[in-house]
Amino acid sequence: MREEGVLKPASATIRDVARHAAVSVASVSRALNGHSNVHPDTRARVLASAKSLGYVPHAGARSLSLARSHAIGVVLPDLHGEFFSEIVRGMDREAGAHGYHLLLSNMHADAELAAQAMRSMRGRVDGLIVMAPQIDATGLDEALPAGIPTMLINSPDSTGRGAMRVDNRAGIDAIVRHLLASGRRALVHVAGPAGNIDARERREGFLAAMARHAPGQPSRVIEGNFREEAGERAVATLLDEGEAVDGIVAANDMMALGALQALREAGLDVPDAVAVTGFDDVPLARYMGLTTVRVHLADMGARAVARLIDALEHPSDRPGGDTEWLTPTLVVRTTTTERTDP
Amino acid sequence: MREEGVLKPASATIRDVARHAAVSVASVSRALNGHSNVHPDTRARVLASAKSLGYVPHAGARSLSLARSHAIGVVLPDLHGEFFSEIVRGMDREAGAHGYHLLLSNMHADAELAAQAMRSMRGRVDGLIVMAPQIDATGLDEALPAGIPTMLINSPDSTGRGAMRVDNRAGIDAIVRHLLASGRRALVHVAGPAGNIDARERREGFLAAMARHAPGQPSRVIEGNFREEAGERAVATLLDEGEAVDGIVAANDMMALGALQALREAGLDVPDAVAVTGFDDVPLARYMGLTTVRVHLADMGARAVARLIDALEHPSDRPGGDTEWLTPTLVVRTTTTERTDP
DNA sequence: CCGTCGTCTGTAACCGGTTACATAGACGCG
DNA sequence: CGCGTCTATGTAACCGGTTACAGACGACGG
Repeated sequence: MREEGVLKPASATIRDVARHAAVSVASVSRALNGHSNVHPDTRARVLASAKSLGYVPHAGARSLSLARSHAIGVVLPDLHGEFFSEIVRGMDREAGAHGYHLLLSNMHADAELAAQAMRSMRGRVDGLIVMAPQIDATGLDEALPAGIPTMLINSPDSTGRGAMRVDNRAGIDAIVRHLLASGRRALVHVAGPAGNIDARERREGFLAAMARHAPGQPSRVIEGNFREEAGERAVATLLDEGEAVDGIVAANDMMALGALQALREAGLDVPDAVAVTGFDDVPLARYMGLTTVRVHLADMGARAVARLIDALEHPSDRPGGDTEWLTPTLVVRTTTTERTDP
Repeated sequence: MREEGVLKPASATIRDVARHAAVSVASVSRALNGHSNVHPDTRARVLASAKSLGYVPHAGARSLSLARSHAIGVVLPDLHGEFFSEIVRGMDREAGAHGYHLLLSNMHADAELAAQAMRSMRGRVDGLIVMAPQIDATGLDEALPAGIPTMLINSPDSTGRGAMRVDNRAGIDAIVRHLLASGRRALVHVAGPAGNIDARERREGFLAAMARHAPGQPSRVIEGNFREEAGERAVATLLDEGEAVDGIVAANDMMALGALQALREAGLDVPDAVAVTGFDDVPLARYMGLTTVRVHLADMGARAVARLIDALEHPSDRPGGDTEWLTPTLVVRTTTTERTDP
């Protein structure tokens, strides 16, 4: 039983406005949406009524009848700090500029949960941006809902979808060349988690770069998981084994920072004794003087949104199913070269 | 392995399922939503049809008829890096755990745009989380849509809304006491932007703490804007004037880091010559050894979501219009005390 | 054998917008 | 004066779900 002491501030509907302005709902709709075939007097009356009733259109109803929600679903893995914020911020900026909203849904490595998350977005988003580096190609294909425009970021290829990819091999190649050029020879790669596509490409890129630019040199890989502690553990392992190392190529910045800290705590000078490099160029890297390659995460997110919106608003164009590669740029800082005063 | 016979691009609706299973839409709806009054045979037939058609319920339509969207609108100012990601992550975690989505909308300092953003969420979210530290109380009251449950974060009070607030005065008080206890006397506060409620409270907190704990000491305030450069500029100003200073109390971490860098470039030792403190404890602060107060941003976001969802699902309870204060905790690092090996 | 009850199902009216189509006037013209 | 055109408006059918209500049917008790 509804016992409302005061009058309930239930939002006005378009029919309330129509009644108040003594016109039909069609005229209200036309007036509010700026259609041309509305008499100026009618439009004025409608606008006045809408304002006086505090009418705000019901976006849900609107998108149901238009089959257009002006929202973009974003499905990301459980990302850490800066990585997450940079990407989302780039997306948000671009989406906002085009009048779109972002509907977020995190997903935990599991492909089944990812599929679940994507399904639950049917009917509330116009398109999807999916980042699933840890899911294999067939798993991804099964999880992706059909019939909704989708952009993939750093995920396995899926036929017919647009994609944004970081050129991991080129990035690692630049790192390796830089280290070799500065005289380092005994390089070790601290890899990312198995099953992650970026981690895999960086590992392969490392081995390929070594084979190409320093044939004959041994190239070692230590397993990691993209987390800071993995970098520390990798250094501990190397020290335990007493192996000669003068360069550590981490698969991402956080592991590089872990390694950096462990090296310094062990009394080894960076970069004199050992050089350290990362990957991604999170903001933290600049503060810590970490040499790395810059990915421009925000731009990648923004670009993904821009392409998706373009595909949404010009469906006539080709399906946009191509992959755009972003080439990361080398950023040399003090973990590989002496500080030179600016 | 499934054969792709006829490729049906348009998604199936509940009526398609009903036709396929030779039942009414009502039965399909009941079967899929687990109502009890459905014959087991019917339910099985419906589920089979739904699966074979690849049916996924249309969330938009569903929320229209249920007047429930299971989405929470999030309106944030244009936040920087870690601050943004920490809060959003906390919210996302909590929302996901309760089966809610987050609908993001950035807003640029302008109150009018904020109002716009909130209005555009009518009908697609069940509740709103708003963080508007830069809008004054009356502006906020006008912008907030009526009739939708709202939680405020670090915003001016608005009657009848729940709120989460950081106890800025307590945080600054702890900082000031810590500095005074370590023998510093000539403290300077680098303030945040005018109009920002957190900035204002921290400034007032600084003056109050100085008056209380070090009466007679001069207490100076330099204007800033929460950005790194403002910290650098503040130091430049102090050096120009040749004023004696042994402690800089920045209104947030980024300005503290800017000041830290400027001091070191000027050849002044931190903490020996000058101590530096921040506010927020962004992850970066730990790496830079910055003494600060920790706000637990993620927890604040999560708590805001939890309270909002609670209010949504138990509307019978009291309107939840009270303010929850989070007391930040002092984190002492090397910018105020000598490094002692851990 | 009939009335009652409980279980299962279908019809149709919502939710709050948009818009195709029909229609009513106003106007111009032969 | 009759007819075609054009403009402004209203009616009602959507969009894709949920659910109140009513009806069909079988079981059960009297």
